[in-house]
Amino acid sequence: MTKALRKPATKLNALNIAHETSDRARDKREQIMQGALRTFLSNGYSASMDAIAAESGVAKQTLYSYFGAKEELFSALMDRLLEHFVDAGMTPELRSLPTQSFLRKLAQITLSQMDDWEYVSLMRLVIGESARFPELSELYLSRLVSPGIAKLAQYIRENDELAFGDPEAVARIMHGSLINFIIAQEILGGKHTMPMSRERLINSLIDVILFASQQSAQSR
Amino acid sequence: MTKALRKPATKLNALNIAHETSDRARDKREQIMQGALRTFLSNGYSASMDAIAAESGVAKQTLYSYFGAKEELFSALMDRLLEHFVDAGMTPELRSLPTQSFLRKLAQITLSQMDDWEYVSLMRLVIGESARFPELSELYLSRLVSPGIAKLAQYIRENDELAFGDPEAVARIMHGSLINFIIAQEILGGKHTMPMSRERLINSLIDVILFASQQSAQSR
DNA sequence: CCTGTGTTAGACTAGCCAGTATGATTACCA
DNA sequence: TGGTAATCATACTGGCTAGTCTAACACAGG
Repeated sequence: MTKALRKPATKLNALNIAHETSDRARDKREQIMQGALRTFLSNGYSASMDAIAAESGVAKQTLYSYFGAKEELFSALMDRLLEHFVDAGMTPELRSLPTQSFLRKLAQITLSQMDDWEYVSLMRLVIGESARFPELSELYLSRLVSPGIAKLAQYIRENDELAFGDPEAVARIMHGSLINFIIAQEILGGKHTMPMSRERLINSLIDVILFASQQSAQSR
Repeated sequence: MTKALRKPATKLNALNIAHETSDRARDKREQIMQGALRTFLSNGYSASMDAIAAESGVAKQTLYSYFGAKEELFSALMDRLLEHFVDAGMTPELRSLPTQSFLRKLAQITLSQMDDWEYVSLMRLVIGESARFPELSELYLSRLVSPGIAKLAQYIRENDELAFGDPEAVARIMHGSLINFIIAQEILGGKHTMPMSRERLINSLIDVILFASQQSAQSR
């Protein structure tokens, strides 16, 4: 991602020299990233640098003294944001719950991301810009999706109450149905036009998984 | 969608008068829509009218004589494209298959949309532009998603071999896990970074559903 | 052959955008 | 207090875009 500059730098910006990492510089940098984050998540990559400067409460030149180009700022931002969201769930205390409670809690945590405007906007951005920024999609998959599925698959594999021939695929089914619920309800506005409570989806998902597992176990 | 013009028309374009619906006019219109479709699906809504004119092999002025503004062209295009994709599956002959074959076939048809560049690009576009064009998302849900889920739910409800407390939610789980597979593998490039065959997903999905149903039936 | 309708290429306006330049103002540190 | 580096507001360059305009061209039917 970070190295994916499309255009060769035109000229050297005299002010674009590394700031000493003073407290002040760190604060400014943070201030810029906060504003840029809001602006990008609201308007997509097409957000203008003027708008970002205004939203950050900073002069445009200051933007360019911290980040040499728009794409550089965007990359740094996405890197950090993805880092921040890195796989919240699957804590040890969660793993120690009984199977059904574990699955319910995990599903609830996943769907609670619907309430996080930043997360929903990030998903929209990643999918929408996936043609222009394939590296961003890749980062998203490798940092968030892949580890999440892998951990769930491992849980399934190690849990005696869950017996499936292909834990990886079952993990994808569970994860996918939840993520798609977020996309449909929150991003595409389905919560208005085809509403359904989270609990209904979660209940059915747990029923399906637990029932299927018992059946699968019997047939061994 | 069609009425969602943001800016009041600036001035009347002298040439923008309804063409008589001659063969010639219909052909030109079709030619334009073909080119515009390719361009929008490749570059998103930010595709330029010059690019569309070039891709259509038509003068820019001709564009504006058939479609008064960019947004109008876009709307007409999306309307038609969604119409074209309207719920392919669930034919009578499909319904007459034994349950397992039906589910497998339905899943295969759904996932075969991964091979359709137009469909994949449309999904990316609908999600990516959902902030700018909420009417488009709404149209997408009401024309494609909602009917698909409703029909599947009804099938589940009417099929004696499938006993679920909440057919609607189960339909969403099935549909969602398939759609999200398309998004992850095809749009986000997961087929390269976290590959998995369609058959593996489909097999597990069918196992889960059928096993769960049997268990659910026993517990009644 | 002429006339009207549709189409064409290209120039043009007005506005937005990334990135640069400049000169004034501020905050910090010695 | 004086000097230096950061920040500020503002204006500019060059390029792109939606939409308009003009004048030339193609071709139909009378």
